[in-house]
Amino acid sequence: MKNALPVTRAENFADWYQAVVGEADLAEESGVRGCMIIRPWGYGIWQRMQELLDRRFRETGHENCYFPLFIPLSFIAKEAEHVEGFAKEMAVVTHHRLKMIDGVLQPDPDAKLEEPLIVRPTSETVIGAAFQRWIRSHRDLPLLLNQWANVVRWEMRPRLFLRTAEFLWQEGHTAHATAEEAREETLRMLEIYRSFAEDALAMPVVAGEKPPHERFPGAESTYSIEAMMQDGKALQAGTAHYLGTNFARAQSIRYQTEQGDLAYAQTTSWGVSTRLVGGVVMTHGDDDGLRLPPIIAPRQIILVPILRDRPEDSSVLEYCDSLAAELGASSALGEPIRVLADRKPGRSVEKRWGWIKRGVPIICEIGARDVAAGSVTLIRRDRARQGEKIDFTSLARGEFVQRAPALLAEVQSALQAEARERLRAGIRSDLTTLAAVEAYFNESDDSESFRGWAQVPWARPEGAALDSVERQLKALKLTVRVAPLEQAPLPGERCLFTGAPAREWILIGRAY
RNA sequence: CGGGGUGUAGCUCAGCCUGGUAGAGCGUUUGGUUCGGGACCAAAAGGUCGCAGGUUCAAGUCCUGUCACCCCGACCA
Repeated sequence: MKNALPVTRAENFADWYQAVVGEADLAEESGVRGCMIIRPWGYGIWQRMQELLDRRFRETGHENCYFPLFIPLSFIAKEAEHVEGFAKEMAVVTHHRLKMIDGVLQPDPDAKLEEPLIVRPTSETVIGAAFQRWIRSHRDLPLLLNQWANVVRWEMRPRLFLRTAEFLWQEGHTAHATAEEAREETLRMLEIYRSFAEDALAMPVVAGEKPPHERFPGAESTYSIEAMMQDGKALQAGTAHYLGTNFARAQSIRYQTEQGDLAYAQTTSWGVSTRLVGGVVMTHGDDDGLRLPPIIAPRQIILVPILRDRPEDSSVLEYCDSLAAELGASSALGEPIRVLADRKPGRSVEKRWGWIKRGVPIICEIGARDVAAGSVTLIRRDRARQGEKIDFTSLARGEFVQRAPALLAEVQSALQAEARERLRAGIRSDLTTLAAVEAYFNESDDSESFRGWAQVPWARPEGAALDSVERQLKALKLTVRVAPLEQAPLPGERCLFTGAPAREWILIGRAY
């Protein structure tokens, strides 16, 4: 079978991932370590995510704003755990001018900054400084902000979308009067991420809380949504942190209560990033490239005219244009259909494979025969092949226009169902001993074979006991993903690691 | 940041060990034949061999440094 990609998922999942990112025109290397060029198709997907999330943030009372890229070093230094967590991966600006010295353009020694600036790895500290000025009274609370921005973390091992030195994200920052309110906010945003991932990205996730050693630096509680990729590895797809008063204390974010006392504000932060694009690739991609859920596809339907340098070409193009206009006037999944007649020069077969690789949900080929018969020939990307051959369907034009919204909805739910089944089947709850866990994750040396997650009983060890668990997990290249919010019954189980009475179920697995 | 690998035409790569005229396939352009399920023939264009030094009569090839990417660790959205 000839696939559209040079490598299959089964052969080498990592190479396959890179092939999809490249062949689907999502992104490419920039020549700057860890920094990627996001191409229009990849950026279009991110913009769809932005539109949909932004709407949900505003519906829940948040306002957008923008804070600076540079943060004075002294700001970062305020929260001890925060510094420790991020110190190793920060880009630092030390000069404000270049100078030609001995024929080499370099930072001007006379232009050294009094105080170095760091490029934000996240904005808790700058936003906190503003909160300190803006929050005086209980009447100023809650303060619900979000910003869409780029951040920089000097990662050691970058991978396009999954771990880049610079990435795009949104970071929500809120301040509240009470811990209860702040915790509610944290879980509210986590639920927005969970439902967004599941409904819009068709990427089902498990929402839960991270164990202490996996917390965001400076957080009281860290929650995340975890998605299962097609190789069984976990991808942390979004996080929400309850910060307690840790940042408020470090930055003096205080307000006067109704009773007139001074109290520290309770803060939260939460974010998702362009990593989600990588998650969509690894959730839905197949050996012919990307498959996009219609809700986030920049184009949901592509019309490829089949032109033959003959007089009837013009009628084919007219047919495509009028069909595109007709489709664009109707709605699917609650929004106008995004359709494009691909009029660019080039061979139609090449165009078709290009759109298959880019993952467009419905690809139509319109030739003279369709024009004559008043029909449309289409490929549903979620099931593009029947056996080795492309699965073409022919519909009367009117029927196609009428059914297009339902078809798009079907593609969305088919991708979701497929991913949901993989997540369900990929979680083992029958590995009840450490030996069984070891056997499962170490079986054979074939690192490419699928290994999902294990759900195991957990006693919430701390201190030395937790350190010991970490070592055991690390030896198996495992990490604790989350303790799911939705817990199965736990009748008298003992912690898989410590043997102490279990307090909850956790998921462990390999991760990106 | 440690260990290993790679960097040569738009793309995928050969050539490097053993220094001596810059190569192939795909793509592109042109002409022709085909042509509704990844066509064929012919011709042409296309490269400061990642970058900077060094050794040499001569460097893609050997040496040193550096940048980027890939794999394995440590780190992480």
